[in-house]
Amino acid sequence: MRYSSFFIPSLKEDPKEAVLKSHKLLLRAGYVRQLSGGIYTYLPLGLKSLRKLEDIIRQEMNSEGAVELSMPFVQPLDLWKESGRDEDYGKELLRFKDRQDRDFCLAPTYEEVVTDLVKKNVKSYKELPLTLYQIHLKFRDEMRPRFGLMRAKEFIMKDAYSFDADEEGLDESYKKMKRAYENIFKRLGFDFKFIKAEAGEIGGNYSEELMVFSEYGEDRIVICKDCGYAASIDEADSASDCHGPLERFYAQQSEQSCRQPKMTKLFTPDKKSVEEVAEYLKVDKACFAKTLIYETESGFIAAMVKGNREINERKLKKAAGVKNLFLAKEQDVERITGAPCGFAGPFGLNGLNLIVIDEEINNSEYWITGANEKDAHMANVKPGRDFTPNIVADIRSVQAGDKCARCSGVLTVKNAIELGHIFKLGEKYSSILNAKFLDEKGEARFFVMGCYGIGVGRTLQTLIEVFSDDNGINLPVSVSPFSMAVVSLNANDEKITDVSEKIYGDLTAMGIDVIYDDRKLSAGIKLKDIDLIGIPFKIVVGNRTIKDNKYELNIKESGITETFGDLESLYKRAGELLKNPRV
RNA sequence: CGGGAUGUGGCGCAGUUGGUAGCGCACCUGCUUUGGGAGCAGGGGGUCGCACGUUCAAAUCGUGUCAUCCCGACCA
Repeated sequence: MRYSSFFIPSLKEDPKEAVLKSHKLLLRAGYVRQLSGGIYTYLPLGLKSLRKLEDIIRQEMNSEGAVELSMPFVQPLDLWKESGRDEDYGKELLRFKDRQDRDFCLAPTYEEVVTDLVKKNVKSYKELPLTLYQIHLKFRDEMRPRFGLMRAKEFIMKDAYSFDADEEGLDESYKKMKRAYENIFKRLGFDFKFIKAEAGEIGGNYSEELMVFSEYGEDRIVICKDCGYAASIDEADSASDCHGPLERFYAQQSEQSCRQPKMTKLFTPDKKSVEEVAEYLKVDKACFAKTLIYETESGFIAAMVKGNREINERKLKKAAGVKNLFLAKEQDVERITGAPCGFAGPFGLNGLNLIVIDEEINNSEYWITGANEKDAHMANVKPGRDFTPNIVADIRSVQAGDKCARCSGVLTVKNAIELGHIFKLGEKYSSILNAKFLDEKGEARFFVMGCYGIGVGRTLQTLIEVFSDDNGINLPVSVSPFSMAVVSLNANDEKITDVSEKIYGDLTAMGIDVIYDDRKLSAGIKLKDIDLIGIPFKIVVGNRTIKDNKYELNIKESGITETFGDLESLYKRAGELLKNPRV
């Protein structure tokens, strides 16, 4: 492909709307353009890369026996009413009417359509198992699309759906898909891990998320290197500290009164945050139990964790059995505690429904808390004696350095991006939509289903996030838009042009997908552009080539330039690099 | 949907106490250049997001609205 006849609107400067490195590069390198919030055009370069990524996914899906099809992006709302997800999806489901005034929606996912399809066309257990997949658009009217393709409203997904006669069959189909995912992400060169997603979903569903580790991931993952435990920060637990520092201190005292210390008020003028009070009293933050007042749909609740910890609001929601949760407004806190913000403690609270404490708080006897009084804190506060917790649960966020609850290894916390999600659905959709087949005994049974997604656009952007540097995109050859670039440094020079044309023609004849920069621009611009758009190998033809009769092949990943005395050895090397790319 | 920020030529930005818009890059023409975002000369392009208002006069002040981005809530 000649650069001059292709379409690569590259940008010299960072676009102001992008904040993520990969988002900036997608725009700068001319891979995508935003049309509207969360809605993107794939430009020719981005599309080429996307197609190569899709092909890798296809190969691995096909080799596990999945069959590709394509379902409609526009779907009748009736089907969604039938499954009940019309309401579940709420505003994320974009609805509209056709000219007949019938209701339609843009597909946010395809369980309904695929279940309906199989229901109408698969009648016997002999046709099972069956796994269908597609790679195409989904639309979710996200509240806040962001970070380019990472969270878009319209996005490309690979989604697969397995149909089996029973649970054992489902397990087998699920295993195959998991294996396909492992192969796909290994081929892409990612550092990834499957983690169990939220357990105890309706109907005993089981699902795992495929997480790729990246500094800029939106999700946080807790990992134990020793036993391999991995879970999302909202699910992960850690071994709880059995004793607080104060308790250890008092246990060492000989006086009985010291071992059973009473609540004692401390004067803490203007010291509100745990940091401030800890510094003022010269004690460790771990001696504190902080009390936070939350507002929920069923009234106000108090939650307590150790002073050196953060509350995990998802865990708290689950523990308290509420759906909505947010920190109470200042005036509510003052009304409930009778003190300004920063001095809340767990006793004498007005109009409070519930006190939820972290299990670590319950594990120890003596805490420093707020006194519910301006400029005062309370020491030696004992759960059960000085206040009554209603619920004791794990409501703290795991922190790096915590001990693993399983093997007592040290936990680390890493950022990650969710690129895939595999799910055992069971009979959830087949039963709702009454999708049945006949088993060996001639009895009608519901299909046992699984579903398996990969965010394809998001994967492309993650590849760029991981494989790029300051000079531009550094994609592996398996997904780079072109395999090789030929750059003519002076398109006005006849000799240089002749050599460039010849190399371009020869490589193309070898079946190599080459971009040939034949533009009549200055050398610097062309070299910068080629680096930016992410071509792994480039052959530079300039004066040096003509003068010294030396052909240069540059490998982008390593920065190494190899030189060759004749074209045959250049081509041989090019062929080798593409056959066994290190990248 | 709450909080914050920004909207001025294709891109990135400046524009003072209100006086009718400018810079860099890009673009077009010509010449010279061509191994890491070239030089000289000439040129085109903006009803300053939109609407209403204040004013003799609005990019500038006020109100509203829309769009984009960030934080939060949300996310098979």
